[in-house]
Amino acid sequence: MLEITRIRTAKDELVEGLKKRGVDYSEKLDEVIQLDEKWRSKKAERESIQSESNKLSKSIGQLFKEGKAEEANAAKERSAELKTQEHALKEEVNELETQIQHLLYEIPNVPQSIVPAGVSEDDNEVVEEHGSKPTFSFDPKPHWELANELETIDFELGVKVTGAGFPFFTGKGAKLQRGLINFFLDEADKAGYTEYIPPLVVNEASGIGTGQLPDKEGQMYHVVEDDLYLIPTSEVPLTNIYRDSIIKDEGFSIKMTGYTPCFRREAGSYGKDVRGLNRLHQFDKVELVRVEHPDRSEKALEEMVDHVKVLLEKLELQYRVLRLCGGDLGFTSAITYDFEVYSAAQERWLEVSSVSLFETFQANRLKLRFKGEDKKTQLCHTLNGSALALPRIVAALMENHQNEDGSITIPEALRGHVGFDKI
RNA sequence: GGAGAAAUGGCAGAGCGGUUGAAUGCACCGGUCUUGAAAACCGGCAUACCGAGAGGUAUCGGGGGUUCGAAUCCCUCUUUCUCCGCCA
Repeated sequence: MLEITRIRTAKDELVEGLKKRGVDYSEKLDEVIQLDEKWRSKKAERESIQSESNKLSKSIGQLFKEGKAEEANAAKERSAELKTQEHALKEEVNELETQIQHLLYEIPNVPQSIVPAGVSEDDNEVVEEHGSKPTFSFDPKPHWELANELETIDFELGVKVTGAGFPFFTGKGAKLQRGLINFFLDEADKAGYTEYIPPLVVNEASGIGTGQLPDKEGQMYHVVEDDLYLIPTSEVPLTNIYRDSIIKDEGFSIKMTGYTPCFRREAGSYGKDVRGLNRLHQFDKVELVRVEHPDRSEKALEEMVDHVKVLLEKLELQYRVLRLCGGDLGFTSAITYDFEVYSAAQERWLEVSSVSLFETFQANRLKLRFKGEDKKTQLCHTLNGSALALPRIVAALMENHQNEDGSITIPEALRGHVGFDKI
């Protein structure tokens, strides 16, 4: 959610920035400004009536004490009048607040200046490509075939027990999952992130805090009976730890990590995009979440990008880094770097990580602030990034490290964690 | 799931219809004293919003109500604790 003071003071700049998303928000922002003006004047009006009413009440108390019942009763009548007025104004003010709130929920974050304009993924900017695509002396098989032959992942069993998009991992396939999770968590630990095991379901307030709600509830599984949501990423519970809080220390830097399964409804997906492990309703992910001082958030973003690069290099995977264009940028993000690994058999790039800086956009909704030297409270910056999402990593590992005899070689760095060097 | 009790500032804890945004203690910050520290004493110390400012308004778990006036009374929701039941 954009800060209203920012909209008031720098509207043109925001409109310009938002154009990179391919949408003109000037009318919406104007509407916000107009409603906000009205809101402030109504609020002032209401408060002056409240003020008068408060004073009157005090004097009534005084009059009764002094035994001046008649005067007191006259004041009571006046007080009742004020009350009627105050009630009407209260409703107007509340109505305006709701309207403003709804409008603000519809306005996405403003892309940073280096974010390219664009409307689709074709406009994303490749900022780095690492390694060369693997070559084979034989026809590499897609991971779903390998998984079937090696009995590491059972998609059909998942369909039977739950439905499409909920595979079983078995034997060495399951151990590989466990090893990867440990590997990622250990790397995060070494980089100074505190590990959390958060709840896998969250309440509505948390969904709003990180921007999944309102309007994007289609992405999440909703437990209607208890009004709770299955998390689509551990970003939600981790970031919401700091909802409604004020950090006292000026030099803070909060670094959290957590492994969780993630649940996504992903309505409307089809075809090769959802084949095998490419897109699941339930998948495992290790996430990094940071809360930073605005002056240090850029550096934090760089650190996170570097962290992900190292992971992919240790896994001996070819990857590229994309700076997402305005149109492809998430609603809450100011800048996002996507990491894609090359899948040798599918001959396509698969997204395995997304590292984003939200600036104050989430913090504003979360009411996540810090108190600086000057005693002023101001909004923190939040960041997060996957490090990493498992399924596509597994797909790439299987496809890119497959051997002619149908086996798969486990990268050196992972062997200690999975306990074997081949599948 | 059943029965009770409770929710007040960073913490502890008063207040139970009228100058109470809230006593008191601890913690914290500033000062006096001291060679320095401790102690003692003095002062300060919640959050949000509106306002150029003076100042105003709101907030005693959340929401609603009664009343001229609510931290105090009523309703409701949430949470916590105790007891009983069930259970990994």
